[in-house]
Amino acid sequence: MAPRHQAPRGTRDLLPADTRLWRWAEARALQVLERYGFGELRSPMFEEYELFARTAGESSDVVQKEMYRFQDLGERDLALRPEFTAGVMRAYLEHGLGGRARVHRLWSMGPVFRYGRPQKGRYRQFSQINAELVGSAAPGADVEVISLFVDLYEAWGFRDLTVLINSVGQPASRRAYGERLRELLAPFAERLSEDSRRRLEQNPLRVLDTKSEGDLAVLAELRESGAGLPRMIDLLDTDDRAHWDQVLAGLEAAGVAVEIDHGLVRGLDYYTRTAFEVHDRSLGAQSALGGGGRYDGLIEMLGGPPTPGVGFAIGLDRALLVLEERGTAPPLADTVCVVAMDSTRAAAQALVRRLRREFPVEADVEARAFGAQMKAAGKSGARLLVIVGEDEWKQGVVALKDSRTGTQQSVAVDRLADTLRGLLSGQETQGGA
RNA sequence: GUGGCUGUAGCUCAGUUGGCAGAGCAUCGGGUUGUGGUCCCGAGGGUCGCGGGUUCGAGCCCCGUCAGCCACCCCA
Repeated sequence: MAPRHQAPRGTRDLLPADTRLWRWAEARALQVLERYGFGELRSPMFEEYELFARTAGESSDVVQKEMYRFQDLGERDLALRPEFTAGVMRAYLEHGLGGRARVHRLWSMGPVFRYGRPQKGRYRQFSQINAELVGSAAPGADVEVISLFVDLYEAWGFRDLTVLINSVGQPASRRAYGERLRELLAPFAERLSEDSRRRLEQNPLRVLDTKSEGDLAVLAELRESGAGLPRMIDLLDTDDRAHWDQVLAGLEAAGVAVEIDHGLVRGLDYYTRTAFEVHDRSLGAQSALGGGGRYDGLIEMLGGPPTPGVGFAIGLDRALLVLEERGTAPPLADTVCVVAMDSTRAAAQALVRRLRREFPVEADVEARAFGAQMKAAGKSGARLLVIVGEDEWKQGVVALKDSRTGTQQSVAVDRLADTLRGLLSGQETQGGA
């Protein structure tokens, strides 16, 4: 066939077989978000390029090589959103939400875009669920958000997820920590991998995240040595340290299990204090399912009043990849298939339309032979078959057959809806709950 | 952005040293024009990802390109 066009690199189509699971997952997530009192904020899929460049940090990978940047016909410098937070905060300021209430709980869902080399679980257009709790610096806000984060995964059937958590402090203490690392690692530069030598220059904290055996050996050696290898939380100021302790205590009180990861670093510049992530091994190299943290300086960076915030992003594509591998599938509603004959086709059409006010009904549209319709009904998996036979129709009845048992009964046409209702009751709630 | 592997029917995949493009599943038709899923018979469906080169001859060899995948970078 060789189609003339194919979906652009890193994008994909979700067919009905896929979207069924997506809609289920989205519906479940929405319920959890509502229970936590979050309201939906929809912001544009593109914003001024400058908004993302400023908030993410000029040196971040997102800005340097992953942004879909373009000029529109009015020569505006724009970019498709690579994440939600910047746009949500822009909207927060633009509409003066800070003046209407002190704390806002906002969620968003939709596509985000990053230009990178695609592979499984990594797409150039992908979907995120984003949540932000804006206006509170209290440790309880962090606990609330992390708790929501975990509950969303649990609503999808994830169990025993390990949330990795760390504190990245304030930008100033982070810089100081970076300097310290740089000093300590400088003597070992020869032995570090090329990547880590580059990280040492650009973002020393990332060296701690290395996957190279050699690098890990160097780090272990350093840790054993007299100088030791300081941890980020050792360099936190008093307030940050107190916040960290209270977040951990709060999570324990709430029954949210976390694992401290001193090497955890988040990619964007605006993070402060709490940072957290969740991974799933089955995804291979693209194991990050979601992550978030606190960003107390962000709103000021955008020209607003000092406003603390904490939030996260969940990658839907990756989460659903895991669910698919596990064979998670929302139940299909039982359907009714109406089978007609040449002489009853017109009557059946009206019947089908009437039944569809209430039930999922399949019916042949190709005026196929009775036998072919029965065959199709069998393959479709319809639970109930309504057979509109010529003789029965004249008597005002149809044959109702249960495809599971093969048993068949005669039902008066004006009693059909009631009968179906009795047999199919409770179906509607199955898909969504 | 770096390195590597792979593209054959809707899907999963065979295809010999270069010699007429195949199977299973799926689809459609018939056996069965008033009772399906099983079974039997049959049919349709391919510019072998795309473009170029080598050759009497290319699915197979060479170059390019597009796409997917794997590992990095980074992240969701």
